[in-house]
Amino acid sequence: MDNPVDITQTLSSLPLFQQLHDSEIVHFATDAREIRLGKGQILFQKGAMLDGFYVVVYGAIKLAFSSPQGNEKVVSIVEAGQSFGEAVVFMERPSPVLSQALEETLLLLIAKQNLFTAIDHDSAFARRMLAGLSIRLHGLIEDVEHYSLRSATQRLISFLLQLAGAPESGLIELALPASKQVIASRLNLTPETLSRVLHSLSDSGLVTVKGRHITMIDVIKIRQYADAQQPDTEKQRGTSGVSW
Amino acid sequence: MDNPVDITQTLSSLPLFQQLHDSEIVHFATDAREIRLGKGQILFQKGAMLDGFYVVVYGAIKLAFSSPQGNEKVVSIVEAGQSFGEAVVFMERPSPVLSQALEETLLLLIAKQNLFTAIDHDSAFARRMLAGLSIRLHGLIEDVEHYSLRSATQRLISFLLQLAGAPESGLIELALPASKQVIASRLNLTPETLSRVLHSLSDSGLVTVKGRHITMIDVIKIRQYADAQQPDTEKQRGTSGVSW
DNA sequence: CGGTTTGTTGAGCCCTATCAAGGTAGGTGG
DNA sequence: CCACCTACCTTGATAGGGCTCAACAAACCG
Repeated sequence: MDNPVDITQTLSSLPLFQQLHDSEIVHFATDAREIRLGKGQILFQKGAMLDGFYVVVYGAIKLAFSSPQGNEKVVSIVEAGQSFGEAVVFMERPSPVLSQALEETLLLLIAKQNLFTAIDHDSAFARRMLAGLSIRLHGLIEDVEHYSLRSATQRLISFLLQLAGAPESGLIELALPASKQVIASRLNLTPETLSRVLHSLSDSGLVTVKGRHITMIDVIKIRQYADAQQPDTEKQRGTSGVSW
Repeated sequence: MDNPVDITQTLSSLPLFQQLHDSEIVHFATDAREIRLGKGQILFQKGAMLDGFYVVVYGAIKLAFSSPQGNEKVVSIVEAGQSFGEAVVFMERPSPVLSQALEETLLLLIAKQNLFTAIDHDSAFARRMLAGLSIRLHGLIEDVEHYSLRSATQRLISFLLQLAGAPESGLIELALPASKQVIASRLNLTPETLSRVLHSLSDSGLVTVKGRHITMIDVIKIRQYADAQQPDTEKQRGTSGVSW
């Protein structure tokens, strides 16, 4: 359906595969299975066992908790060139999140078997894998930090800056990678609150909002604004849950 | 100072080293460096590079963010038999958290070099390492889940149940692994709120509190109580930060 | 036993969720 | 091309959970 060249290129752009030899990448590429999902289609449910991990070629996937009452909290939005599911594969336990396509999406499934083989006879690959997971872990920790320290406005600004690649200054335009509902969920906000925050930023002349298109008019001022929020009020909060 | 037998035993009880041969463990054990910390002593600051990871033999270590204003949020309390710092070692980046002893603590430092060597000629070890990190990652994800879904009371109850090893029923006694301030921080609460929640649980006859000693009088009822809180109000929240 | 840290209790407030309508945009069929 | 439908998004009013501030009590330590 697609030409294999695209697959190889996609894979070689993954941080994980960064330093593999072409031949190794080709090996992964030829064994990868393509998976096409329509908007809203579910890839796997919470509780599923995975026999590989996924790479997004184009489109976007959301990972979310689903609670019994049907509520959902989006944990992550995975975009083109990113991967997900590695941790579930290594744990050999059911996935704690469900995975659903936010739009027309093409995925590659890298079989567990290939992964293990690669680890077995390329310890540098194993190390890279370890480094990759570690980086995610730290990303999550940052997440937790943002959570506990920041107000809605600060979370939104962090998110936007991150989307834009953490620019130091200037005028930045960007498009939200998903509907505002989904973004709100990812920021742990209600859609109503997101809407209001966006408006207040807009009223303050810091951003322009046009549907999913957002212009940050002056990154420096926006950073200042975020810093000014909730100056040093917090005292002693932290995180809950399991030790890492 | 200590006898090496203790070290070997401590190491072999680590999930990470579970399936290593004795000879391999001994190898780690003889190379491990002992580190003793007094209460309140700082092991490393946020931003430090680590040249190994740490295993707690006895005592307790807290990992926390430190913000410019001097606020701290406890991310994790690492107790005897647990390890920390692996992810930082693999990332080869500065630690995002500081590490401080909560009490008299003995640590083992497992040198990065040994770790890498083990990975290089034992791919099963590499896999276990990967699985270990994956499990932590999922622990953190659960954390995030608890955060976004749960009220103060629910977070506390989850925490207590987890401390007790997630018993299904019965009467459970336990001791808090740290001061209430630290616990509050870990649960992302103010000390005031923790105190109040503890009291309300006590008033409801669900627990007994005596300093750091807590008795859960009926685990089943406590679970019910937690479930009854905030039945299905939430709609669409999620997490912020980096993709994982 | 005084000093210091840790924990408790009370009053008040703010942020953000909730509930409830309305508005807007994009797609579909007539 | 318009009318409708269904998401998606916005706006307003209200309320509540947990934080803040402040003072006091208790426990720990030297």
